[in-house]
Amino acid sequence: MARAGLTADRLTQAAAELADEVGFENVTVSALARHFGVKDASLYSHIRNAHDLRVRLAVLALAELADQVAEAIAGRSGKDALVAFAAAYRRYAHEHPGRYAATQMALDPDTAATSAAGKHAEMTRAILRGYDLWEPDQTDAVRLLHSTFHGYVSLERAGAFHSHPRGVEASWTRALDALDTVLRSWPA
Amino acid sequence: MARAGLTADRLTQAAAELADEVGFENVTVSALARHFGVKDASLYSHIRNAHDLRVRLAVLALAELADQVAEAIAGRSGKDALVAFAAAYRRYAHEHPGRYAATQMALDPDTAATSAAGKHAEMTRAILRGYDLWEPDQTDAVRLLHSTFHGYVSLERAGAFHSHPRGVEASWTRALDALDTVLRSWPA
DNA sequence: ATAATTTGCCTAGGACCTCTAGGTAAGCCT
DNA sequence: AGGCTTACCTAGAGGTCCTAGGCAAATTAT
Repeated sequence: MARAGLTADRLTQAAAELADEVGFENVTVSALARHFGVKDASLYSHIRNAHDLRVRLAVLALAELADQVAEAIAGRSGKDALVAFAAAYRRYAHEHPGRYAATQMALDPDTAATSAAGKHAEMTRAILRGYDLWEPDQTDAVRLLHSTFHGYVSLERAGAFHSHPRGVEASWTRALDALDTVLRSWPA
Repeated sequence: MARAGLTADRLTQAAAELADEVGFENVTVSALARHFGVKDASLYSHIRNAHDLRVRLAVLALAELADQVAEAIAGRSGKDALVAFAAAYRRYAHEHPGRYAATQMALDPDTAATSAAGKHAEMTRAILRGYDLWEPDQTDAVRLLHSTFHGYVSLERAGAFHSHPRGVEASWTRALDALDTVLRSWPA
């Protein structure tokens, strides 16, 4: 019998594709083993357990998201950067729903620090260079931006905005205008 | 043998308590059966399946959340209402993490309409009476508020803010100040 | 008060997922 | 070619979800 050539990285990559197809909560060890045509038990030499697999997936997704966002805001500042950041963030969530769901996993502090979760916050901070904000206002603003972006795409995906005809896209644009206003005139 | 006296409502109520203890994703038919000292199969005359159980739990949580928020903003308006709304929303999420997680379930449009999900949006709209906003700005603002509140408590629970020493409470207060500013000077 | 009906909970069992222990064989190194 | 590492296997235990069919307790009718 030829071997499938599994590694932790290949498993994680396949898990990411699987997540986008069938949803993050349906990423199982069995499904992944099926995809590679091997038995479930064979995966346990590469990953510790199902939770470990999901954590690896989360770390992968966080890194991808951080990369896309970094590319989007490169060379921009102020509202330009804000809009580009938001667009990249939301686009990633839409194109990779399973991966995006993975980024919301509760990671233990160690993993979070090692992974790109920190890079993500740093990225958000880069946006603020175009605005006149300093600590601790900067941290407050980062948290507000992150919350709003995550909250919006999360509710959007949950279908919370379907009850009203007003375009989701239009509201999003207005939200960004509002955030820009807030950042320019941050209350002292 | 004496009967346990199960009903769909009692199961849902117990599921809610279970969710707050062990997390929404660990609310299983088996665990619930164990709690009542009956066999798994016995629950299926009251609920259709595991998904149905979780939907009922979500509807319960949405109703409770709407009630608490409604009580909080009663007799207030403007920033007073905004702050009270936010506090009630966040407090519910903290005191009932499992139930709150349930409110984020993707409900099919029918269920969402029947449940208190609509009431929730209506509630948010009530806040805006103190500000000078009309359609479609009102809908945009409702979505922004909802996103920010949900995003903040969601990230807070995921531990996204632990990496930085700045107090989570302080940032929250500043976020509310910022939202108040935005609502008072909504960009035309 | 007893008979008829409903229904709450049961046993039995299949399908799927998670994970461990221990075995075989494929591929690399000398 | 022989030896070592390791990728993948079989076997099996335990958990969750759910269906089918049965008995007995509670409710209603007589």
